[in-house]
Amino acid sequence: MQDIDNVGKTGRHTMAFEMMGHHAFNADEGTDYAYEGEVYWKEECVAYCEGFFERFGVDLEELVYIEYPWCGGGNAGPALEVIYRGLELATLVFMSMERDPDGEYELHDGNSYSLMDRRIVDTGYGLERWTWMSQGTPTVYEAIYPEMIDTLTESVGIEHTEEEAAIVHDAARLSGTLDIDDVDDVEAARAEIAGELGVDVDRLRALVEPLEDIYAIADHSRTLAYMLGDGIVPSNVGTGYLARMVLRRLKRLADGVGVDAPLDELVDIQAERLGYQNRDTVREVVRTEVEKYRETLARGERRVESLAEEYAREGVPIPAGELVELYDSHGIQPDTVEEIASEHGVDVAAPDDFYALVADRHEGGQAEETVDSEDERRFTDLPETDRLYYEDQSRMEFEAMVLAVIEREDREGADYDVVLDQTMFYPEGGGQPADHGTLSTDDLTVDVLDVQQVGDVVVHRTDGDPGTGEFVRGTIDRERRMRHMRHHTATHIVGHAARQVLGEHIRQAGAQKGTDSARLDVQHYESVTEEEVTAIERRANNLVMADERVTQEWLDRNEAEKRHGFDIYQGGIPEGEQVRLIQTGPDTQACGGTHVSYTGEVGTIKLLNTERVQDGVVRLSYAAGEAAIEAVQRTERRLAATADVLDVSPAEVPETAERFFEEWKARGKRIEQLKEELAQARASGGDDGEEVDLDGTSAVVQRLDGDMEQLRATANALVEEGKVAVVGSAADGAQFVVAVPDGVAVDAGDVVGKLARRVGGGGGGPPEFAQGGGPDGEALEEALAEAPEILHEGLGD
RNA sequence: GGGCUCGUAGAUCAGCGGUAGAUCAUCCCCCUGGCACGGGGAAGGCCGCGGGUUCAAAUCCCGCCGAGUCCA
Repeated sequence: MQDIDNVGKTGRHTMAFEMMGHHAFNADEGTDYAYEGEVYWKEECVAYCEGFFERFGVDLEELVYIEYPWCGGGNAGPALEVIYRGLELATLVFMSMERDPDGEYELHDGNSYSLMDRRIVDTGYGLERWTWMSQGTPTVYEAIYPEMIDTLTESVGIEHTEEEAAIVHDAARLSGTLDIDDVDDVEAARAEIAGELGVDVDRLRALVEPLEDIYAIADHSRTLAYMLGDGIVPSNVGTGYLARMVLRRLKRLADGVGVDAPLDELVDIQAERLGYQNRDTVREVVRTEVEKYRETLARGERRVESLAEEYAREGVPIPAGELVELYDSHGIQPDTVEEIASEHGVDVAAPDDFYALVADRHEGGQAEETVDSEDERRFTDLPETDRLYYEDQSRMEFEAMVLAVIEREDREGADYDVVLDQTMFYPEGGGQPADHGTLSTDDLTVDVLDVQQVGDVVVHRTDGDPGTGEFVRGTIDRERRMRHMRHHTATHIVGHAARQVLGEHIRQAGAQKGTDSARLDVQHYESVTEEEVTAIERRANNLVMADERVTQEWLDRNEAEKRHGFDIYQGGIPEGEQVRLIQTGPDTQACGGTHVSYTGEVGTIKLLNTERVQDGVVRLSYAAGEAAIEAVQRTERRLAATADVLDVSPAEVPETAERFFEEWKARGKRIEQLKEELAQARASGGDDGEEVDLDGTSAVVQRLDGDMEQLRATANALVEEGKVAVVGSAADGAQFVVAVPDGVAVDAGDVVGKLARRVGGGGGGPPEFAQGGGPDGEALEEALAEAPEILHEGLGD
């Protein structure tokens, strides 16, 4: 991905590539590996490699080998880069060492390694480059998707004379050997090529640049086809984010050179070429994303425009800080800002280290992870616990021997870790909570409060010590376990139903099965509609009613993948050579959880809620079996309670609620009006208000016990009459409003402040209108009595 | 997984502790033979939801919900 800027320019960089390779496993004699002896090693490998090249008609004299020490993934060894005419065509890695803290060889990655008794040859070839080399086209792009390039050049309307075509061809050939790291290098390289061809640099640029963009467009399209075809959903996190970035870059490039075909068509050309079956979904995803991008841009444009106008008024350039903010929070590229700003005649202070400034905003906040390996060590000496819950998932009782009991002081309630030789208790894992239950000897019974898996050992956390060496009878809390099993099987069913309704791209992004409900996060590119929820619920329950068998089967990993594909790993990729496959009717998944035997046992599935947990991920919450019944009953009770309050039947609740809400709003408005009228009546009637003369202006000090709104209205009405208003209320503590007409030299904020202090509060506001108050309602009269004096003081200043 | 931004009238947004606003759209009136424009007016707001701070919260703080964006 770091070469993304090179795509299209050098003629050889592609964003996605297909890696070919072959391996040989050599094992020293006397080891007990399946393979023993040497298959082939360095010399033979190079010989095979050259034979391979020869078949392509390569002049072996032009092959260059560069040997270097390689390390990665915990292994190391010598490696050869095979280069033909400046192009790296293959890498041959010879792994002979493994990471070992006590190893005698220290390599350049800072780790120590020691020799292994296996030696592995691992070769790799980029398919695209071989295709290119064998085709002899000017660039790799014309070799791997020629019709796409043709479509694009035609769409953009590029036509070359023979002479021009020759220049482009030669330039492409030369640039293929370049490794360009930044923009300066591109220009330097271009000058070099122009010199070599005897062509003016500007002319070369004019000829080549549109083509470079076309190559990039074709390649970005292909990358997107790979990503979306493989089921990646654009999002603001993870690989989904990469997909979004590629798409937006593609959109900018396509608009830049004026490709008239819509993006989903470009991606579809590549998706078809790559043989994807889910092309309709891919197109839909692209269209949705393009629309989102368009909205983001429109939003950004408005934002930049108002910003540009603001800085235009001040006559200063837009500062770098604003640029960083625009990019980081709103996704607006600096060049977009410059473009819009220049239309408003504003400069932009674009810093050279722009992306460094962005990075600065992201530093820190790195969450550190504390690994508690102490637990692990405590149990490593114990033998693997035999897991009975896989043998018969419906059995809830078993007998076992206590192998070890470790007292814990750091946990409240669960004071002992008990390890048995075998157990029926399911430890927390795969999104399924731990079983609860009891362990009993003849003398005592202890509660199992939690069960965890530590390495190969199942640890039961209990509130008592059953005694090491004792035989115990274990009893699982049946109700709890059954709920988990129903929810677990329901999860497979809902996932399958969601796939049928929403599309083949649906992948599990996480799941949690609880006692009262369960949830499944799936990757999806838009919110799930109500209709889709209904459809998923119906399909899920159809599968429940079909009462299909739920079977488990242990299969060799390779065999399982061959038979069912990689989609079995919805819940993550398990360890070990054997995988446990759970077949739920038409759905097959690798899963370590406990399940019911027939889908009918799930009882019923009720979808409770859907939410967008993040962009590109939708969370489905649901309940199964008795939990589903309980959930429905809860909802019904709420509806019944609501209907009861409204005094109507449940069926009438929606329209009644709407009517009430409308009426409530209308009444609020009417009250507002009446208050206004009341205030005016009071002000003009002058009831119980004390009128004070203030150097020719009259001021009214009045008490009326109402809310703030009434005070304001009354004060405003008095000001209309040209009077200074001081209005007080003791309805809720003590509150004041002071309003002053234009041209009267009284500071309302000041007056309110002084009044409010007398009731133990504060207040303030602009000079012509202020409000305030305090908790001491008793002191209101006293404060109002002092108002005339305060007003005079104010005038005196 | 982490950071940042935004939720205010039907739409786009301003206000960022002290009386909820602008523009467009809507409706009415005026201008004109009619339309575009122009002029005048009206209607339209749980200021996303819930807590907290404060005399006072659209505004500050916390939580939730929703939208967006950048980085790994």
